[in-house]
Amino acid sequence: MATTRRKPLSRERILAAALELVDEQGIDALSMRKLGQALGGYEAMSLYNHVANKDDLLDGILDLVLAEMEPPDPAGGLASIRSSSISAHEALARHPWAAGLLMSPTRIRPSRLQFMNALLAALRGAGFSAETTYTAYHVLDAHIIGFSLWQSTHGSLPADIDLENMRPFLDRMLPPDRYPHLHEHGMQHLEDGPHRDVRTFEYALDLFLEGLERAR
Amino acid sequence: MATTRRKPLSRERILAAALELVDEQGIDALSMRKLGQALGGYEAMSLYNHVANKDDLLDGILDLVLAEMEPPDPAGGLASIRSSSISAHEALARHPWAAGLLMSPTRIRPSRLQFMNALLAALRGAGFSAETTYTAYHVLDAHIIGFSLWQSTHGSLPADIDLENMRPFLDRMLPPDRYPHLHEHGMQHLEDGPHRDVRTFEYALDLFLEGLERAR
DNA sequence: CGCCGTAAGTTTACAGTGTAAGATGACATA
DNA sequence: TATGTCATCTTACACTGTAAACTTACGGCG
Repeated sequence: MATTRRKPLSRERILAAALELVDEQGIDALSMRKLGQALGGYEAMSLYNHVANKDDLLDGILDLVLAEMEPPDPAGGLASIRSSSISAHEALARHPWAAGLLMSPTRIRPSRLQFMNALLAALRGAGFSAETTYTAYHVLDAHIIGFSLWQSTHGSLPADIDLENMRPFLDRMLPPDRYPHLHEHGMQHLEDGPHRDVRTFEYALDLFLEGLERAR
Repeated sequence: MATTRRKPLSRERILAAALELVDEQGIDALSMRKLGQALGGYEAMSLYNHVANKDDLLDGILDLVLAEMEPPDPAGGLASIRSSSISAHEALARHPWAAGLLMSPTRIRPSRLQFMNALLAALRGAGFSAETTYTAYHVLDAHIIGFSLWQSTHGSLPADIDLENMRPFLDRMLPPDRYPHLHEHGMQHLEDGPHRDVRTFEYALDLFLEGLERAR
């Protein structure tokens, strides 16, 4: 009876619930038992009918994030590379845990390879040599992921800190007498919030792309 | 008797052994019981006489890596920023697991804050505005960590792959018909090994620093 | 000498993890 | 009605970090 009332499990429902759980409570909060409960009181082992193991589960939700990234058009030139990089960064900003997963060596997803391949194709298509393409690819990749990672560590503050008592918190974490420049930097972050991060990401991205254009 | 034969525990000995274990077998292989055994057959709980908990242990070995980084001289200008960035990258390349640890939000080490502060000071000292310094700091940080992370995922291949059968492995992982550009990129990696990564890191770094210099 | 305090190391125990193996039940088809 | 299939649950195991209590060794003091 209870069994008929609740919606049956499926890979898609499981992945969606896992994504929601991880987005809300962080990657460490994801356990098979907890996920089963969140899906309507299922036992952990029931999930294994639709998912090979936890790694497969993680691959699954990572794929969902990767699907949010718009790959570059191989014939779209630097403009397409730019907008695609921004789209990738946005996806990682929406799901801060994903950047970390993306970097675990054992988790090489086909969708990621496809994105990489398209990016390389776009670089060659934009007229860069194999040599420059090689470097540019690494720079872009490092920038997107590195920046997203930085943002993700930054964004997750203790839960009891809101914008009100942010200032004293910052003063305590980064005492101005010990870290004067760092404290100033923290203040800059407070000034106009997340918008600034986006601008910073794009500023650095453009700095790159301009440098590349000169090298072409 | 057995107790008198083996060297007594100490925080330093524990951290050194943990660092060695993690460098050799990866961060996931580090457990209190295994570490105790590696130190000469101690029980896991014995470690707690010298280390607060596992987090403290992780902080400890991360500090050892951070200590390998040469912070920039606040009065050293761009040259010092450059060599310091390279030094940080080298430390992270020696201990590939550290980049991941560095990015966990709860692990903000004083030595890291000091490094950050010195880097910001050097940027201001080199004559950049508060605004440009803000951006440049993030770019450098993202580049160092992002690139190191990329390298760390890259470097750790299945254990049974040596340079001999690298080529067929690459052909299988990145089938040329599905990922033509990516396959070519992989081949470039094979050509002259780790040296190339270093050159790529520094090339991108210089691209940045030149861009910054123009913006000054 | 005996006593005592302190500290290091050990033992035991507990809650939590992923997941293998087997039992149970509902349903569709023969 | 009988059989087979498949989703779900139960139980169990090895492993994790670590709290609490216990044992042991040692150094100083009467």
